[in-house]
Amino acid sequence: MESTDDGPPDALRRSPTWLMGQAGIHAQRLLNERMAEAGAHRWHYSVLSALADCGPLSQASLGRHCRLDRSDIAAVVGELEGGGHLVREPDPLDRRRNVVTITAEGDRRLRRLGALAVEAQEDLLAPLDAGERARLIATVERLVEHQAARQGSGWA
Amino acid sequence: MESTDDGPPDALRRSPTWLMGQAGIHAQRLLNERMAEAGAHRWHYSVLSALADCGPLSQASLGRHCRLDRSDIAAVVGELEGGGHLVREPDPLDRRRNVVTITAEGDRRLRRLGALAVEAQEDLLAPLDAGERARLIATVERLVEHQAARQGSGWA
DNA sequence: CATATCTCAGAGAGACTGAAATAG
DNA sequence: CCTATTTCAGTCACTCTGAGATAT
Repeated sequence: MESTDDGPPDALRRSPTWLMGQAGIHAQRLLNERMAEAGAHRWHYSVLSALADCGPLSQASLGRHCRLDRSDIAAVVGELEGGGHLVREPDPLDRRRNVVTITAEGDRRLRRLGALAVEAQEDLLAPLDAGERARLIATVERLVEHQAARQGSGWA
Repeated sequence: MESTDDGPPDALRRSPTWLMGQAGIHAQRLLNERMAEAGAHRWHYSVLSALADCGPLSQASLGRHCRLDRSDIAAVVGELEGGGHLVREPDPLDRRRNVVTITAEGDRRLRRLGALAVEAQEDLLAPLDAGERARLIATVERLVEHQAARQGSGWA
């Protein structure tokens, strides 16, 4: 082992874009690891969350809510449908669309995944006290909203 | 266009892991977009930063500093060598290793990429004032350090 | 013999594109 | 005619693994 030297150089440790990128990688890894304990993926959690919060949605709208590609939404919805966590039926008002609706079993699934997400969040935020967590989340939420608005156009 | 409904559901907007993941995606995208203006990639910026901060390093050590895989380091170092931004020579003290050293041209390159990184960081942090930026960076730095320590073992 | 480094080929996961079918 | 939705096949960029050669 030749490594007592590790650790990122100051230029990176002080670079907000690099730091946020690293933090994002860890966040997604921790979330996926927890979801995997239930045989799921963070995508499934996103889709079920959106359905529970917003009620029945088309797949295209689901993709916009979760910031997932139409193509990947089709796959995730197919898997959740196979597990009985949602139903997918043609929209009588606009027959191009599928109306996707969460089921009672999907609600149970969401509660399970939500509990795992809380564990992931505990791992991620472990070094912070309650006030620091609240400030961090509020700040990052503003960053994400700002970027989402800046993209706005240019999305699938 | 059927979308005035967009925007992430509350369960995701309040999920720290989801938020940090999204912020990380934006951070990496913004950084890569800026680097692309100079025909570079964030990897090149990381490697040159590590060399400038730490002095000559082996490729393995470079990988640990930048959190890049040995395999990708080989490619990036090869590209930077091709551009004359660094030299790669066998280490006389341990002939398994390549000693990688930044050149004067590499220093100029790093200054150029550093300026672009500042622009990316300005885009990312645009909604925040100076105090918020400092608090965010200090907090995220603690998260990243904590995760790096937790991984510690288990790294390439 | 066990471990570390470098290199390359390729696998794997993830995000996205293009085109067709269907419908407004 | 043009745009939106769903679906599928396939591409692309990124990360990581495995194996071999070399050296400690």
